[in-house]
Amino acid sequence: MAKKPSARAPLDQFDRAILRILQTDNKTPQRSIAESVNLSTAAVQRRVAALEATGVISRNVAVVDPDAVAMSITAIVEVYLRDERSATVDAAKAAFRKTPEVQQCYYVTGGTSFVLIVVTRDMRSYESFTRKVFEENDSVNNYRTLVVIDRVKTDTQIPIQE
Amino acid sequence: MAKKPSARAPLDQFDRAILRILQTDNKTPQRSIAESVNLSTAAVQRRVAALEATGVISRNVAVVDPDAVAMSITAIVEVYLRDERSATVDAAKAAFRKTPEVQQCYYVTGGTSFVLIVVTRDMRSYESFTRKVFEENDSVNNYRTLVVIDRVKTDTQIPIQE
DNA sequence: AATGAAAAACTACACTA
DNA sequence: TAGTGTAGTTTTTCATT
Repeated sequence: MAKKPSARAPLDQFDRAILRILQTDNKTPQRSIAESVNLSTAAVQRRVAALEATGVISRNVAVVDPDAVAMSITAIVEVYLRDERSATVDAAKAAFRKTPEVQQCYYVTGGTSFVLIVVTRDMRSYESFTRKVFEENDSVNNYRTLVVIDRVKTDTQIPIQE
Repeated sequence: MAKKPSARAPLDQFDRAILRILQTDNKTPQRSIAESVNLSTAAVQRRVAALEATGVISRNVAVVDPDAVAMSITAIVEVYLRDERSATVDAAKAAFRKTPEVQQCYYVTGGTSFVLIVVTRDMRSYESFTRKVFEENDSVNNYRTLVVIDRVKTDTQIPIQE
């Protein structure tokens, strides 16, 4: 839907207020957003469209409960690459990006190369995932798994200031 | 708003197909969902309502690009508690849950107690965050910060099988 | 599964800071 | 000129049969 790198329209108070609402529930009718922020529905409509067009809102999604679809293992994995040459790193990024079990992937400082959040059906499929993605991958030197006991907070919400 | 009365209606192929679509774009009209999965719009409508009512779809949200709202630091933090007594752990969970900079929080196995994903405006505000949340908190024994260089993948998408 | 009513999203245009 | 509000049009959602 929305994919536009940068059209820097600086966000004002109205935009921020709208974002705060949509981040919580993007099905909120424009009419009630308009009430909350004291604008007309048309103004809200235009602002939302602009926020989507410029990529401030990157996607509109339904959040699915992993348990409900029988994906009961969530793991956080620190991955250490064999080296940090850009070709090696880029190849790893591309691989992680297209692996469906990898829900999130961050490239980080501090010795660890990557932190992944991995979701699988059960422990057996987690094991076969590690074999496929780490052990059969030469550029992965080592990895450390932290199994999630409790998903305490998973809101992908950004604190929007002022 | 989504509840979670855990009414286990086992998901069939249609439900899964619908979820895959809504996880990508929850603004997709029911009419085009109906086309994709070969159901009537009414059937799609009923199924979506049921998925929301039973908490399989927990929320409907807009995803905001952190850079666009000038939140440029993302950090992954491993937190080690002083002890693992349930009172200590529960207090920490509650604290992290209500701290806005803590975007995600996982309670994990393997020595580390928690893994947090923290979003702040800049390094200075990250430092003041650590002071406030970790250093002035007796039950936090130690913590290790991994600063995110590249948010390679942040889809909060669950792989839905079959 | 199809129809129709209600609601929401979107568009056009005149107005204002 | 950029942005708003009013009002009218289209699309989507939802209830009824």
